[in-house]
Amino acid sequence: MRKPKSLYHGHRFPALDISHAVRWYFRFQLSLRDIEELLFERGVTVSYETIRRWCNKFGKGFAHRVKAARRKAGGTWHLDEMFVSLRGEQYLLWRAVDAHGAELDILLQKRRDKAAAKRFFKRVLRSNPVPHKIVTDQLRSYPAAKAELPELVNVKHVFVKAAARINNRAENSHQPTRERERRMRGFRDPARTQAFLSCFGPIRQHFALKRHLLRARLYRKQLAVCFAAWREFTNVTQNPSHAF
DNA sequence: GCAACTATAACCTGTCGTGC
DNA sequence: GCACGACAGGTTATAGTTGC
Repeated sequence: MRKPKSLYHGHRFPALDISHAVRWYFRFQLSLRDIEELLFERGVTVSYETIRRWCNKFGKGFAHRVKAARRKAGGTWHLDEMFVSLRGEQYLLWRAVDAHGAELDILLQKRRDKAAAKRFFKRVLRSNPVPHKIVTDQLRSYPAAKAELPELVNVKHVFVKAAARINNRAENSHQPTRERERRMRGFRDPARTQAFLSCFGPIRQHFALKRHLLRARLYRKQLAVCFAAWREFTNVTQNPSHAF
C-alpha cells in the first residue's frame, strides 16, 4: 500500500517551520518581514515572500481544521457589519459570532441590502446549525432577508441599538481586524482580504484565551491544549516549545 | 498645513535550483 | 525534461517623518 503524501510533501523547509510561520502570521500582529526576522533569529533563513506563499497555501486548510474542531456554535448568533476601505472603495465586512464571542463566519461585500444579508445568512448556515436567537443592530436588511429563509423564519430576532452593550460580542470582534488593517497599511484586493480574514479570525481566536480571567496555572494548561490541537491541525508531531 | 521624502506593507513576475 | 518551490527584484499603496 502506498503511503499517503505528507501535507508538506515537496517543501524544503521542515513542517514545523512552516507551521510556526503560518501560526505567527495569523495569530499575532506581525508582518511577513517580522516573521522572516524571527525565523532567522532561530537559524531558519527564508524570505518573507516564501512565508507569504506558505500562508496562502496552508492558512486556509489550517483555519478550516480549527473551525471544524471548535465546539458547535451556541444558540445565539450576534451579527454586525464594519466598513472597510479597499483602495478608497467602501466595502462592508459582515461578521457573525456566537454567544462566546467566537467568530462563526465573515463575508466581505459591497452592499448592505437585503440580498447581501441573505447571502451572509446562507453562508453562516452552511457551516453552523440553526440558532434559536439572532442579535443584530437595527439594519432593516436583516429581518427582510431572514423572512425569506425558511430555516430562520421561526428564529427569535433581537434588535439592539448600535451602541448597546448586548451586541458587544460582535462589535468587539472587529477590533483585532482594525488593528491588523492598520498594521498591514490597509487591505487592498477584496478576494485577498476575504481569504486573509477567513484564516485570521479562526487561527487568532484558537489561541486567544481570556488570560485576565484565568489563573496562571490554568492558563498554561489551556494553552498547552491549544498547542496540542494545533499540532494535530498542522500534522506536526514535535512540541513547538522543544523546537529551535 | 502642505509637500517631499523615507520606510514598510503586500503582491507580482521572472529566474534559478532541485528532485523525480 | 518537467514541475515545483524558493528567491530576487520590482510595483503599488500607505503611514510616518521632516523641513519649509
